[in-house]
Amino acid sequence: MNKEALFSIPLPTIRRFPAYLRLLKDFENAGESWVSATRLAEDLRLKPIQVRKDMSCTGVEGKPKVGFEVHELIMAIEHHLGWDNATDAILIGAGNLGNALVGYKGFANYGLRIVAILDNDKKKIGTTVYGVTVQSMEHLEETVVRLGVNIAVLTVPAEVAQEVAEMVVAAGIKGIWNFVPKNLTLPEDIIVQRTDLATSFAELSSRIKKSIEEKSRTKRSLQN
Amino acid sequence: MNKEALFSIPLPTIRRFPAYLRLLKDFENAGESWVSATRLAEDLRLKPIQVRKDMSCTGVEGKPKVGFEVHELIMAIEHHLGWDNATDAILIGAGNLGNALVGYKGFANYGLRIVAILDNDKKKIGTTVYGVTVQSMEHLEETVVRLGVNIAVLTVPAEVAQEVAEMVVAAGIKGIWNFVPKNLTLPEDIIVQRTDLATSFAELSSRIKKSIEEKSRTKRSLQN
DNA sequence: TGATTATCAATAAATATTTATCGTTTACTG
DNA sequence: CAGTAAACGATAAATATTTATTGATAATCA
Repeated sequence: MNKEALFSIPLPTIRRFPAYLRLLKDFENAGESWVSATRLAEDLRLKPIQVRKDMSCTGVEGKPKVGFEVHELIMAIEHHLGWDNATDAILIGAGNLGNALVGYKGFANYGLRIVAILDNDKKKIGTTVYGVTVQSMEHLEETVVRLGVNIAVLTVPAEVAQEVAEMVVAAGIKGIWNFVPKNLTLPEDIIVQRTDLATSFAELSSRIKKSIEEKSRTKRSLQN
Repeated sequence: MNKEALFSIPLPTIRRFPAYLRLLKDFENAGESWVSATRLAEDLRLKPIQVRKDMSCTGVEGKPKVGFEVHELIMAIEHHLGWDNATDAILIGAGNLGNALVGYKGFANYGLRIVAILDNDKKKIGTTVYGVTVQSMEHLEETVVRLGVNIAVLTVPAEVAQEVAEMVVAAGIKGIWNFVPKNLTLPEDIIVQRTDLATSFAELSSRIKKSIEEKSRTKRSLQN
């Protein structure tokens, strides 16, 4: 049995993987072949111990005094994320956000490729978004089967999200990256990943609010 | 002293606030004035106990048998996030993602308003994005001061992110919502919130990978 | 009006995650 | 070629977060 299945990597660690990956690739491009956890931690504003813990999840072993081999880490992290083979996906909903996502070059780094765009707006069907032609939703199932796609990116209006989600599942999709701020009710075995801008903005807002409150508290206590 | 400053709300709770808020507003629009934690949990696929814990952080008290008053919860959550007053922000970088964000209607729900767009691409300067005119970066400081803005949304290319970040800080910005996949090194008192699509996609990827592995494991054990 | 039930609040237990400690290893320096 | 310092790995402690338990309360219904 291979070691990777023996324990499951903590979610926070997985969420930090992309940041590590990007930084490691920067190092690789700069010609550095070894990097220490200390160095990674510095650049990412994390603690060295945490980076070491995270790296240990990849199975890569470091060397005292010099750290880890950059390329080895890159390979290991990409492997753990399944980013070593390109993943094809379809995108449903050629609106604002949908178009921006298709044009987002960063996806290439994660091995994600949008191979088809679907929409039910007749004005959009037939137009081209960054080289990909928008198709009618009627072609959904046929497209999924023909391209052998497992993942759908959902960027439709909230009102139709549930309905569209059920359609893509019926067409054979196994994983949905849901950008619509709406919870989907789908069969257990369908993997739904929700990305919500509001989550991140809530964090920012609360930090700003706290900082303002602290400032006014300090001011007040100075006045006493 | 008011109760809210006595303890700090856990980050995971804050990150769940927007989802609660959206759902609560749905209930409000549907004319429901009371909702139970059980009900919220069901819709969001959380456990009732967790919802109750989260709600207790807002300071709102529930009533046995009926739950919480919808409007009261909405007000409390919005207050805790500072979403009860509209927050103005400028956006730097009128690229793909930048434009999509400006057009994203959802921001209105969080009280976020993009009041100015800046870019240094001469082709973009003077054009209008969803009613907001793109200005030259030369107007940065003047704009920040004139509009009294504290927050900047950063959607510039990675190569210039650090440089631009330093510029906006120099112009007086206190909080940065960074969509660029690059860590910024800025003074301690500047609040930087990074939003990274890759983080979410990493989560999805790893879940899909795990599910595939489980399936193949099951298959194998069935063959034995 | 009293029994029943859904729900809340408070407290405690369990789990997950981060951080610290300590001993060991390896490159580098004089 | 020994001493030193940087960094690793394993283990343990601390902290944060989630989940369970228990008792109390208020609406509902017989």
